Amino acid sequence: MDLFVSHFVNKIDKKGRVSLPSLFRNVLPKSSKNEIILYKSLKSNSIEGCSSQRINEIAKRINRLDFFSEDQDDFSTSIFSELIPTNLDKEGRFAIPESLKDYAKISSEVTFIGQGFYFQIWEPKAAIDKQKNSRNRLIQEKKSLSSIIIEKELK
Amino acid sequence: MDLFVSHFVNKIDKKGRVSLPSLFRNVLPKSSKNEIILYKSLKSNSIEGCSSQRINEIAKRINRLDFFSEDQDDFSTSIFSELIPTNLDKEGRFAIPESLKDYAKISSEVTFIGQGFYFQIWEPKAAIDKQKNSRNRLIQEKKSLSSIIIEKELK
DNA sequence: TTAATTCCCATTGACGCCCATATTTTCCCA
DNA sequence: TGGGAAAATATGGGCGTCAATGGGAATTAA
Repeated sequence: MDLFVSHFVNKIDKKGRVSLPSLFRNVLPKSSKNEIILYKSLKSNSIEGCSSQRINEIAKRINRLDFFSEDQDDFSTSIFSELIPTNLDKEGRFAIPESLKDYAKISSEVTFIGQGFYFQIWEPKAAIDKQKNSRNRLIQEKKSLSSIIIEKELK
Repeated sequence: MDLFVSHFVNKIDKKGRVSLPSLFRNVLPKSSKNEIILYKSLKSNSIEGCSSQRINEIAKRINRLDFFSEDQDDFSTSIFSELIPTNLDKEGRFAIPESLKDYAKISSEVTFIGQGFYFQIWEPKAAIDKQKNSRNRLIQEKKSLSSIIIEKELK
């Protein structure tokens, strides 16, 4: 599996370290196995993370936007300036920066949530709510969404 | 046969392992012969499973949704965070995670039910009911369903 | 020097690997 | 075609390895 999937609850130790779940470590490209990029989610009070490779890909897409537009400028400022490159230690742990902890109201434990091409870090109770709500919504709307899942099988 | 078909009842041993039926193992792609993805069914109190390949295909389609939308976020949470990648041992067995066992009210035995592109895992008694009900419904509604089947093939 | 960061080693529990057995299925041959 | 040997499957259980976590010592930064 080469996507960030599943979810895990891990502890933050006295030194402020957390293990990135083993499954998530395996998703990182071999070239940058011990670097992740963290940033505040634009969608919720959570932290998002991904490989530096993914950031490079996004950068390319942004670069295609009109070079002289202010939109492009705002866009790249808001994205790039907020990224926090972070290293894993030999055991696969990292320290969550204080500013991000505050943003996500994290104290002693975190829940890692796989989102496919990236992952999120939540305060555990908030994570449970988020998952419940998302699942309920999916069950409600599954008919309209099922085309996304089934499409290819009909071919 | 490269689809999950037929049904089987297998035991869970003291360590919590079950054999994936041999016929189902043969459906898995050679590239990921000993990995299956498990998740709670959205339709019933059962577990569903499929190959990681199938998940990758779905992931690509989800990724096409609007990048910053909360829809996309909820959708990928409900799908990706609920997936549980699981490895088969050399004998073709795997452990059913506790959370999924609880969800499907499974204790010492399970019934595997082929569903074509995926399969389901049921508590054996519930599986019998499910099969009965499904069959009765199909007989009732076969006319309306046959039109669905024929229609799609014409596309 | 103090604080923060990284390395290294230790512990514990879970999981994968290996080997064993029994029952079933497949296949071959007389 | 019936019987029996060989291969496959489901199941049991011992044991080593790895992931998550803790904490001391070394290293770097400010």
